[in-house]
Amino acid sequence: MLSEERRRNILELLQTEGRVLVGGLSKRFRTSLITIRKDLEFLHRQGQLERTHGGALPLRTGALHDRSLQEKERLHRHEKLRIAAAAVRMIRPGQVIILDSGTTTTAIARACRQFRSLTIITNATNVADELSGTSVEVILTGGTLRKNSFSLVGPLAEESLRRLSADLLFLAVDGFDVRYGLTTPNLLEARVNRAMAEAARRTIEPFPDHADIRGARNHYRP
Amino acid sequence: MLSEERRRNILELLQTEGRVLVGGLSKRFRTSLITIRKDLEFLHRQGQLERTHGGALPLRTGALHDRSLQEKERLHRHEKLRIAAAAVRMIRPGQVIILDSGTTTTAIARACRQFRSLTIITNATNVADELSGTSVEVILTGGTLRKNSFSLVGPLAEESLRRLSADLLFLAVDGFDVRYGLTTPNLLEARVNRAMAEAARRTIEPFPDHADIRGARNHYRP
DNA sequence: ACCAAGTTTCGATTTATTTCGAATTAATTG
DNA sequence: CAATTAATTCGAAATAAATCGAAACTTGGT
Repeated sequence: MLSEERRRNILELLQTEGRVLVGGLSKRFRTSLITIRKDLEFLHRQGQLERTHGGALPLRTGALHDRSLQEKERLHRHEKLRIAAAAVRMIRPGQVIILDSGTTTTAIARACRQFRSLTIITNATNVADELSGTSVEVILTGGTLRKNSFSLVGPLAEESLRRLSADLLFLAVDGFDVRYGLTTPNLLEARVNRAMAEAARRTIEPFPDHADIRGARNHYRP
Repeated sequence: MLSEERRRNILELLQTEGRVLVGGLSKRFRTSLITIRKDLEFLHRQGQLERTHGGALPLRTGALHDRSLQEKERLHRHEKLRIAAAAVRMIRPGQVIILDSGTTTTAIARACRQFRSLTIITNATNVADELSGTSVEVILTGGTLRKNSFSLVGPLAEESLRRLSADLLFLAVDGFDVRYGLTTPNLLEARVNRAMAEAARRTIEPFPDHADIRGARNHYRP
């Protein structure tokens, strides 16, 4: 493994896991603690992470590194990766894909970075961020940014989807938060999802096994 | 095998494999390590890959980690903060503001986080990120995400702006990059800016002193 | 076909970088 | 303060890179 490669991987891990440990990295990359520490020191001097005793943390900037979201990212991580891999296999170069917002679709987006010719339409700003810098063409629907979320909803989002069309839609709603129940944001999100379904020739719902799909289906599924 | 041919192959391999090793390339192309190193050095000088010890990696993608952008952020930082403070003084609670994309408007957005009642319309995803988690209402225009940038452009962006109206527009174009000149993205961006100006009752152009406003005004200013 | 100028490739040597272990020093926790 | 854990330092070994002169190959002209 190249040292630069390892450093990039460390940064990526830091982004997805929220933190890294010297010991953990050492085991993962089959290298010594000293080498890992050198890497962390290097990345710290580059201003790419914050060094701590025993590991490192991401720079605390912006909502992208929000704690609760990172925890959600970790949840069922393996399953999401499995779904993402399956999703990628369904995609052909040159196609136009719609991704809704959520941690599962974020994983799908991450897996799509490799594509050379692909257009992704989404209402999730974090999905757009994941794909920035790749050769994937990203179209963001407009809309109102939901609080504590990265999704765009509202009339603007729905109307922009009416002007677009796509081959595939991945709709991976994680299920609803039972504590909050059926709130207005859910409704708005559901309307956007319906607009997405109308814009796509084919809809795929790769539900994680854990998702509470009953309530979702009964009320809002497009 | 021609050297140029080999170099193209190296780049292609790099894209598909994610990395290349000097030793591996040497075996694959039946040529010496020295020759491969020359190739990698050449391609590195062309800015086509990132050289590392023992091999090479693709250029670090992801606009978030883009070096040049971070440097741009730091550039004229003090002045931008001054502009941001001045901008905030012009804003009254409850108003609707439009911010275009750029480092100066990002600074303005950051300074707006304190507002309790404010709506900000923008075509810059990083501005949206800055304001997520605040009580500011954020409306993102739709559009195509520009490469190596955070701005949304294209018909979708323009149309969504036609459906909106605002009290103030802060248009803080940093000036054009003389190296690239008048490119299509500039044009698209200029069209969005014009749509913004039409949606706003009043336009404010807090140009940093260093901005090259002549070329901008002559060609594209709305 | 032939030659000469220029480029590409190469091997051997020197130089630099990376990685690591062991010992020392510093920090954290109870 | 003592025990534990992490960080730093130093030197050594392995690996990769740069240098340089020579050989092989292209190219363009006669």
